[in-house]
Amino acid sequence: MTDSRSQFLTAATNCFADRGFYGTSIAAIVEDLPYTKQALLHHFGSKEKLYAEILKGISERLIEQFDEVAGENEQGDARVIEVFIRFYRNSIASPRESQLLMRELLDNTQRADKAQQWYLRPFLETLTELVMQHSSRAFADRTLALTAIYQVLGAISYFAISRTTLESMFGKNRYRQIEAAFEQELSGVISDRLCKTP
Amino acid sequence: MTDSRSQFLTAATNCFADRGFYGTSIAAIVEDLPYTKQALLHHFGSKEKLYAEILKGISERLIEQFDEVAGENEQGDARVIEVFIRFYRNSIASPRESQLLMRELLDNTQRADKAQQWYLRPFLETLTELVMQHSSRAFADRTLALTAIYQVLGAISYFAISRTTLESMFGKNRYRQIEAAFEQELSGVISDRLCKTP
DNA sequence: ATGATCACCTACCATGTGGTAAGTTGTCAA
DNA sequence: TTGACAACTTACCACATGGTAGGTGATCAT
Repeated sequence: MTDSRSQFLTAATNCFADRGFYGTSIAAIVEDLPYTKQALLHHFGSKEKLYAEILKGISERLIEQFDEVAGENEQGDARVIEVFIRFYRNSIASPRESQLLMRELLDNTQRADKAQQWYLRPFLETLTELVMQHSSRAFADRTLALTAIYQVLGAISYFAISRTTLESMFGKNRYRQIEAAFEQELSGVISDRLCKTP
Repeated sequence: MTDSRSQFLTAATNCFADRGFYGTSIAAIVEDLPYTKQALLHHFGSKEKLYAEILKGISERLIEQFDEVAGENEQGDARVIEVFIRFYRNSIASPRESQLLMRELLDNTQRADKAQQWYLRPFLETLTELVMQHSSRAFADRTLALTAIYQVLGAISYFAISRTTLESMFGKNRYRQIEAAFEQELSGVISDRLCKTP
């Protein structure tokens, strides 16, 4: 029933992540599916709307995950660390989504004038709230909290989209080491930036 | 003489940064130039080769900048900090190039099997060398140094491509504050990650 | 003067693009 | 039994795509 729909979504996510919105044709999306491109158009109306639906899904899952941690009612720095480490693990586990989000950030740049909202805005604001409330680092204001958060977000996202490149540079084994070391190092950044007053 | 050539390069850099390789047509590149697309093809042979030339240029300028710092023969942590802060300022000053590099990292993902080299590889290896030699943090091996470097590179690059989005989210004034605070915060990350043994 | 090369042009083309129009088939409530 | 709707299909289409072919005029060494 919704089976074909989710097939379209999965295939489209992969394509958009690999080649971006403009680089992906609807013909390419359905290439390995047992449907024609008109079937896709039937479900989603247009390529644009399909793309929007995918982004909305990712954005919702991010917030969801955030709420999960909130439910575990850890407090203080531990909660902050938990949220960011989860985001990291999720980013690594779903590289396609990370790629897509990064591409969206890039594409959003030029659509910004069209009063287009950024999909990650709610997530970013939720994070700021979290850090302001729970971190033991006394942030003077939200601006400062945001910059600290942005360092961590950047480190995570950049690494998440680099996997294939790093693997082909260093080989799978060495990449595994890098990935292991990275989480350690990331924990350092998180606790330095978000749990300590410098 | 080489005037038209550089016009093509500038226009193409902007287009590729804005919409990516696949999203940019050679017709779009020449749209505001007093030449036809065949003139472009005449100079660069193909869209692919034009793109390659742009990337090569950026890559060379990066290394160049690195050598500049080397010439000032600062030593130790000061030199490490100088290199990364310069990379940051350069990334902020040339957002188009930052966008292009990020897109290339994303696109490179799927060409990786084609034995395609990553444009940033030399830069990354130069950085690793620098940190291993000059940082006061005693890195056990290059893998560890690389992960630390990658945190910083990620923070910088992500922020550099976020400008328009952040500006439209928070307004120009608030963005200025964020940018000012960011460099401060970045210095913290650099010195924590690359100049201290945790 | 000539021939080569450069920088650029117009004309053209096969293929791919997102999307419309108009069916067909199956399901299922009234 | 009918009629509405969902889930597709084939047949199209206007336009954009990267690139080729084959020129023109200017420059310039021989």
